[in-house]
Amino acid sequence: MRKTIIVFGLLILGLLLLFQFSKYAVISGDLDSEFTIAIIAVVFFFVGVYLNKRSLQKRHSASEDIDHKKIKSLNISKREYEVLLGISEGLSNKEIGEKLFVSESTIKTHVSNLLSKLNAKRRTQALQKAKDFNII
Amino acid sequence: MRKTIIVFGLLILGLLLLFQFSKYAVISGDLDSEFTIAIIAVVFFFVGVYLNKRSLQKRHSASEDIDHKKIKSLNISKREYEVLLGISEGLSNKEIGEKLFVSESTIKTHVSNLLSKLNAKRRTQALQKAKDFNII
DNA sequence: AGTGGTTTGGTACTTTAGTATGAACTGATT
DNA sequence: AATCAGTTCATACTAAAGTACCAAACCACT
Repeated sequence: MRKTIIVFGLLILGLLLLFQFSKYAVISGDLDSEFTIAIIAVVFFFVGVYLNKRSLQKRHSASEDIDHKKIKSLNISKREYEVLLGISEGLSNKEIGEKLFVSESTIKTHVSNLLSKLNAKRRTQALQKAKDFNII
Repeated sequence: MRKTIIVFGLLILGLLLLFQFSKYAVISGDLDSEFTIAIIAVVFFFVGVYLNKRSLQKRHSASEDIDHKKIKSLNISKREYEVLLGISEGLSNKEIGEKLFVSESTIKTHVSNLLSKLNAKRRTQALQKAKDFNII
């Protein structure tokens, strides 16, 4: 946030300076008007590109980031979420158990709880719903 | 493609006209230079935004579009691909069969072939690999 | 110290997924 | 006409997934 303000401040300052400079240059005849206009055009072109990229980046990350609030509202615990990630990696219950250093039985319990919390009948359906909810 | 060329042609034409107009306006004194510069700045700002949005859209769709060549190179048939989509929707073999009006046995055959073609051990792993390959 | 939520793990069971194999039919290609 | 790839389906089997239920241990909170 602070960074954004600083960047914008410098940007506005630079543009004001550019305006004043170009006005002076045209009036005093040091530069011809076409050249000045070209500089202005190029500068604003890149300003447009930059600002647009910024806003798109924000929108992009917002649509891809994990919705932690949704996870909480679904009452999915930390461990259950780790199991969900294991499922999304295509692991079997046994493999998830080995990864998390617990037994397959434990994973089965977590999976069963996950399915009921996500209102899914299968792990593949859980994946599909989890994607819809932006929690993976 | 034709659309793009027309748009760019009109854009360049418009900019050239703007240049000529602004030069005339400044020389003849009908407009002051600040106003002209402001117009140029605004126009190029939006040109920058527009072009950037275009290029990002292309890049975006390229990363999300389905890689049909990859599907072919993996020797995945039309029917097998339909089954893969069923899996990605979280359907069971039986449900996929009902959707495609064939028996569960047929779906099992397709799934088994899919798994070997994708070098996966489970349907969830097939999903993960299919995403990596950008084929779903 | 007791409560509630989480994590762990077990047994016993049902359901679904996946493999292996064989076979018949279709449509396009040569 | 013969071949090949794709689709269909079946049987019989093994493996994995999922359910239901129970129980112990843990941690944070009041």
